[in-house]
Amino acid sequence: MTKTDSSEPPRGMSTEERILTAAEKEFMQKGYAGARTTTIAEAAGVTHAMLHYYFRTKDKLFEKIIDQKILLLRDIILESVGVPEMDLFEKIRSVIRSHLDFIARNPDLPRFMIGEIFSHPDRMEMVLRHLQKYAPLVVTQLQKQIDDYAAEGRCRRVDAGMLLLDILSLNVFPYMASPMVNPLLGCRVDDSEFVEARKKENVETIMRKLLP
Amino acid sequence: MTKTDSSEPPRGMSTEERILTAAEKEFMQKGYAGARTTTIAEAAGVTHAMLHYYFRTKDKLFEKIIDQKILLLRDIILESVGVPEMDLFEKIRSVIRSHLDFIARNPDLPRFMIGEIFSHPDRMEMVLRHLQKYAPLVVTQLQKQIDDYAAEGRCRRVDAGMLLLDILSLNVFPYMASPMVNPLLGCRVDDSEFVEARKKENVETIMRKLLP
DNA sequence: TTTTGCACTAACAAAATTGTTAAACCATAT
DNA sequence: ATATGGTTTAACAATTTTGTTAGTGCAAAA
Repeated sequence: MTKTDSSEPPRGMSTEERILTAAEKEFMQKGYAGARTTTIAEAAGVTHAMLHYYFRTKDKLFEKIIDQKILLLRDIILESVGVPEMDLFEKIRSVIRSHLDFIARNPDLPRFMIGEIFSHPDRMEMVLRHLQKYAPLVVTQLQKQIDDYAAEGRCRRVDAGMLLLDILSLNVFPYMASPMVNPLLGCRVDDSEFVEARKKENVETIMRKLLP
Repeated sequence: MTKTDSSEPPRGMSTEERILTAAEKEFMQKGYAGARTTTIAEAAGVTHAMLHYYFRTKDKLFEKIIDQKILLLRDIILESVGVPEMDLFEKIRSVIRSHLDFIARNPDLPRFMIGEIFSHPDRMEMVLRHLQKYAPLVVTQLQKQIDDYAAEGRCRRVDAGMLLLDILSLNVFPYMASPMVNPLLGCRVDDSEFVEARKKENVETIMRKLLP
């Protein structure tokens, strides 16, 4: 076998990429304040001087990671807009499913973002700006469609913001709180079975709230 | 007016209490890694040597704060057990309401706990132990009552763990993610109006899920 | 009054963490 | 061959953060 330790620096990548990969892992797990540049360098298999050579400072390296994550956020928000002419119920089903898939693929993104925004709001202002740029679009568009359906008696007239908040909460929270949730449920939230079960559960919950 | 700056050390408290108060605020906001003992001492209006005089190390001081928070967690879990003979629907309504009040009174407790457990699981093991000690009781007891009601056709046979996870998610997430949620809803989640609106909303959501 | 013990201060020390620099290395172009 | 320029290393420096200590002040007990 090829000697592949779990704590081995990744292969087939440039030094810069390896530092970025290691930095992402460290920042995600421990946050900016808890992350150590030396630890990142070790995980990448380089001396910590290399980290400064490529990225100057811890701050600049951190910003590179944040930039990646902002793109993820933008994508998942825009994806949830969907095609405007799609049936409301079908759209909601699809949003819940794809959003939950996204969360399952990025289980520690929400906790990281929220933690950093609280502990260091000024450094995270661009994240908030992106949210404020794209999110209201989704809300107003959904509210309009809900009102249309409600006028025809096909659904209840619920508040779109609250409904989206419900979806977000039901999807995200189990992953943010997984160390506390796993013992509660007696199963691991990062199993693919849980993702599917939770999809069904949340679609059901939201649909029952929406139907007359 | 009495000269009362917002960044003034609290009055009418012993030095030890002032340090504890300042430490709680700092740890809650920035987490263990981001908190600075010097900043805590300044906020308490003492030299940082005093902090070490009373609490020896940053770790020991942190543990004191955690101990307080564990008591809070135990209380809120046990409170949610309620009286066994209470009507299922009434009990759920009451659990949602009192839990949401608790969260509104301790809006940054969940984010703090979860963040610390992720970034430093070993230091937080007592928290997890307390959860594993008290939580299963709540789940099995609720499941039994749900099954009883379902047998009489008074409610659907839903999974108690999932239902509790739903309640937890709907109640907690908006507060954990308040900096991102406030712009989305166009209102502040720490308004007392929001708490009441959210209570109504979540009771409705859960009841619709539970009813046949 | 003297002593004793606790609270406190200021200065210092130690450790951890981030950041810098001079020189070595190495591939490629001239 | 030699020069060039980006990469890497090892050692060092600066800063930040935590922890210590010797000594001062003060109030209550002996």
